[in-house]
Amino acid sequence: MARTAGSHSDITGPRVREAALRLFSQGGYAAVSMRAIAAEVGVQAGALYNYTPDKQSLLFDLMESHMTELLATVADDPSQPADARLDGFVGFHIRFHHARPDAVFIAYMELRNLTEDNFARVEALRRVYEDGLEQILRDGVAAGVFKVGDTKIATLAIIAMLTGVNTWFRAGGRLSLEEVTAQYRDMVRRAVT
Amino acid sequence: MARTAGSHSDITGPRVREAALRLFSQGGYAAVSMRAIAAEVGVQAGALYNYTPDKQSLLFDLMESHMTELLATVADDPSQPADARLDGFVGFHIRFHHARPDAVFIAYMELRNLTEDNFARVEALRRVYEDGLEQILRDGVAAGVFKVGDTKIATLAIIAMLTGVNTWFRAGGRLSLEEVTAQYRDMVRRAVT
DNA sequence: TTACTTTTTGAACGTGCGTTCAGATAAGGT
DNA sequence: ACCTTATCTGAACGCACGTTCAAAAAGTAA
Repeated sequence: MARTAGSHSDITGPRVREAALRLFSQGGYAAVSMRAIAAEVGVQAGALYNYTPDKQSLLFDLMESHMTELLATVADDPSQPADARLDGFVGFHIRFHHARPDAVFIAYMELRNLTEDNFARVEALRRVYEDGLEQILRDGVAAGVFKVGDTKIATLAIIAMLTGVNTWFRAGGRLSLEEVTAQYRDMVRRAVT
Repeated sequence: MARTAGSHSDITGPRVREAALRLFSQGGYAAVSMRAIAAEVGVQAGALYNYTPDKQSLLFDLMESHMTELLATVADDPSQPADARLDGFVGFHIRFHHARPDAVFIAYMELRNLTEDNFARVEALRRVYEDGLEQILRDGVAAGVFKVGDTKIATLAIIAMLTGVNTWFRAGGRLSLEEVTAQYRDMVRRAVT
């Protein structure tokens, strides 16, 4: 079967998601109307309902696929030394988040606009990501390479610090992303060593 | 003159601000109606307009007074050694922000709901706060106590890290605020030393 | 009690919201 | 050329929004 008749679905569908991503990130979920998303796509509001059951699902899908992609992309090799793994994590986090500013912004700002169930699912994915970093810290502590009071606190502190890059870094500024990443690697390493 | 007749203004006024603070922080500026704020105060929506010209001003006033109070409270003694000043900053930031979770949340999440002018004014106040920390770092570098690639980056990294505490710390949990603060002091110190 | 002011009510205004759906349109498949 | 199905339009639904304002109520001063 696959593709049948009269179908722009595989063109419009992604465009709806892209428009929603951009507009939610710019104006906030509550302030963006379905009509505004439709206008961005070049379609009437009713047509959106071929692609999402409702506005809430649109938001949740954007968040969930962001988190899923994050987890699918992060790579960690536990056989490597912990300090190298930590360096890798810092570089990955900054690079991955820098490439998706809208999705990152939404994932942090629109949590409260999720229903209870949807919130729990996104939070669970976030926790998995955090656990990945915490494991690196734990292994480093066990190996005597790191010295950390509480690995959970250190995990949250590092992630907050790294994600903050997105709020101010702009390509073409005073420093390149590589330079910025190098300094963060340095600060993170020293903070836990 | 001062107080004259028929006045609950000095009772209702603060209550409007408190209700707006709590509701904006819980539901987001765009999602909270003037009627919801009025209901929280126990008054009809029209009465709010005795206390604010419009909803936007209500948001801006909350943010501006939060930032103003922040700047009025932060204390730094440049005659002290830089490492002690940095410790002081960390403790102050965590304590001050922990005491005002709603205002902090709004100040970070609702920036995009400010008009252009109001945004610029809040941003200017934030920059003053950042500059305070950066000066400590600069002085420490000049004194040879700190070693930092770029003091502006370190400033933003530290503030992001510290503000992150508000997103997860709850009194009565596994660790006390003092224990958490101690670890952050440690990590911050090591990150710049 | 009367006179005066401040504060609040309650209704109204125009507008835009999320969502639904019958009918029109356009794109294969045969 | 015809049929079938996917897609989209355009109007409608009930509801809630921010804000305004005349009239009512409540408080103080004399």
